[in-house]
Amino acid sequence: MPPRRQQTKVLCVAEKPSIAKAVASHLGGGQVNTHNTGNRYVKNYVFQYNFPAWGECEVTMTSVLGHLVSRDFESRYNNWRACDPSALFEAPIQTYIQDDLKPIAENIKSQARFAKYLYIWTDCDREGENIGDEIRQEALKGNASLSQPNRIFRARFSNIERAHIINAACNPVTLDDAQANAVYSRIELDLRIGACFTRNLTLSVQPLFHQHFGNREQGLISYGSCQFPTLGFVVERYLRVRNFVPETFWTIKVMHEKEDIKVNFRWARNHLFDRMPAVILFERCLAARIARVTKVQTKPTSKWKPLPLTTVELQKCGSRFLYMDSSRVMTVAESLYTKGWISYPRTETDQFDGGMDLRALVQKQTQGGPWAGLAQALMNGGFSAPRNGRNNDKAHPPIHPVNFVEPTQLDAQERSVYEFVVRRFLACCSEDARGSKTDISILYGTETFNASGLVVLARNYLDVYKYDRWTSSQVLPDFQEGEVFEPTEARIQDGKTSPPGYLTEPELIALMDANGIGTDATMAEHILKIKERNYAWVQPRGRRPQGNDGDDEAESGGEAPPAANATRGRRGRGGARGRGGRGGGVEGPGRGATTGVQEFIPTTLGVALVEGYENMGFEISLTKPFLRKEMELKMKAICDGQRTKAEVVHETIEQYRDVYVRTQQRLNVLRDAVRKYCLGPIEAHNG
DNA sequence: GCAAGGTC
Repeated sequence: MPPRRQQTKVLCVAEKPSIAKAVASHLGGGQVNTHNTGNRYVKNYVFQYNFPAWGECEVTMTSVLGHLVSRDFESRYNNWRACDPSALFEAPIQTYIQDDLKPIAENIKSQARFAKYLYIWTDCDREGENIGDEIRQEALKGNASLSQPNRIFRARFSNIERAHIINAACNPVTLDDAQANAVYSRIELDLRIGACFTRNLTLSVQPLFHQHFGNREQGLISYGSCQFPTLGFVVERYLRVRNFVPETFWTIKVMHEKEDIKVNFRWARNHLFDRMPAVILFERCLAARIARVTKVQTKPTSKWKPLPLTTVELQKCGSRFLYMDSSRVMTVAESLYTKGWISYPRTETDQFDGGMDLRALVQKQTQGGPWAGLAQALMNGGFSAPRNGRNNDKAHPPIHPVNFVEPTQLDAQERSVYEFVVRRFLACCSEDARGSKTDISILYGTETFNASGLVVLARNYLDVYKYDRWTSSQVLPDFQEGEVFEPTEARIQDGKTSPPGYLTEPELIALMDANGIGTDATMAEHILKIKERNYAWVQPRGRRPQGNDGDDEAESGGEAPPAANATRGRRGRGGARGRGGRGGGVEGPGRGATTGVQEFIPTTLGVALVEGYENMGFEISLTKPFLRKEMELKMKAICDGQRTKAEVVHETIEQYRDVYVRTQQRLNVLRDAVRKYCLGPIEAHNG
């Protein structure tokens, strides 16, 4: 081979090693040299690639491990008592690179030295844009000439399919500074506000515990823009359960037996809370004696297959079906991901990209596992394109299996998460379940009553997705429109409304998701945090009211709940035991006094914090999700170029400074709440 | 001893 001219060098940097490896293997075409770096996870991949804009280049593909740069206050602010916490609103912030990440920064600097182009391959979301900016700054330290125009680009990609990656490689775009700045403002605000309120809360509330309990420990009492609203959801539901007052209602039950089948009709009014009108309507029914069939309608119905799997959905399903809490599910999913069995587990996307070869992924699942035959059936013509959800983060595809692994090679938890991911994916590629639904309405006196029946005709996706239930109900006897009959039984019945259950983890995740609290990657951490901080604890949800059946004593014995008398002195009836009926999930295998679902109970401290802040009467509550939502809107405004980072940071800090000042003025409200809930009656401490 | 966001 003739000696080459000095080749153009391109440095590519991804957000994580898995992307660097995947991109290198697609672009390098089997001719990739791998080199170690100073970090055990990060490798450099060297190969040739012919970029349309730059010609044949020598490419070094490497990565960071998420954010490279850390931020904290200067060390003179480390001592909590050396300054007022509010000084943190304006204290200088220093940036630095953590020791374990220094080799990664060094690698970028040295690799940038001889590069003509820097090509950034971070995830295509706001954080990715920001991480891209961190990478750019590091590369510039190693090679200032990269600051010339048209030297730094980023790739736009949302999955690591070969064709998609090659397309991205050939169509570089520029980094979006606005998005990067939105994240810089979030980082600064979270740090200043979180640190300031945490110190203030700890320094002003912790001493109460120490005075009261002597040396008994009460750790850090923290505030964060995500953890506090998370706690707020838990407390809100708890108080709703505790303050629940059952109401008596009346309903009319109608039953008719025909062809040896007993059909129960539901009252169209469902129930009334006043007895008199219910009785009057019931008497009209009796007076009429005869009921007339007003509608008989049989029509096809279907149960839709599930949407492609997002992180939030994985966490919810983990709680419901797999007996794992959200942080456990994520840990297991990450291990399956790093082993190469499933795709990246942190995604908001519930749409598969048109370019993905889904059939090839289904084919891999025909190799084994209890679902092999069902996967084969999809290959034999059963395949149906997945539904599209509404979310696309443009950074990652939905969670799906990327390779087949014998379930026996996995530990128990990995096996159940892997099985779930596979079954969910195969369900997405199956047909909806089909059935036939019959609705019957009757007019009895002045009242309408309804009955319906379902016949499942084709289970389709349900065969592989064992987590969903859809079963034929009792077959209805033949009724004709216009037919009249005298109901076999009609009676008026009273009942009581029942309280909602305590918040379950799937419900909590859904609330956080709907309110923009945390990201797919961090929701589980916030939930863990409110447990670690002793703001809330969990117990398995009982399926039946307590004391029933008594075959599962062990379930309630494990945990020592903190002082349970949090509602001392509150009005409302006792008896509000957690039983909600909602969010039920699948029956446990074979037995079951409890579902796998955990429910969240705030501790006395958790209730006190929420109530204390609520009682201060600010129009914007720190425990409600609005502030976080507002921050989200401001970040959007920065991304859209409508506002600057400096404006947003300044305005938000002033807003919180105001809250802080008023918190200080009304500190006794907070302390009183803590005394009331955590330290016994308020009278005991009146000095 | 603080937050939330990346990632391993």
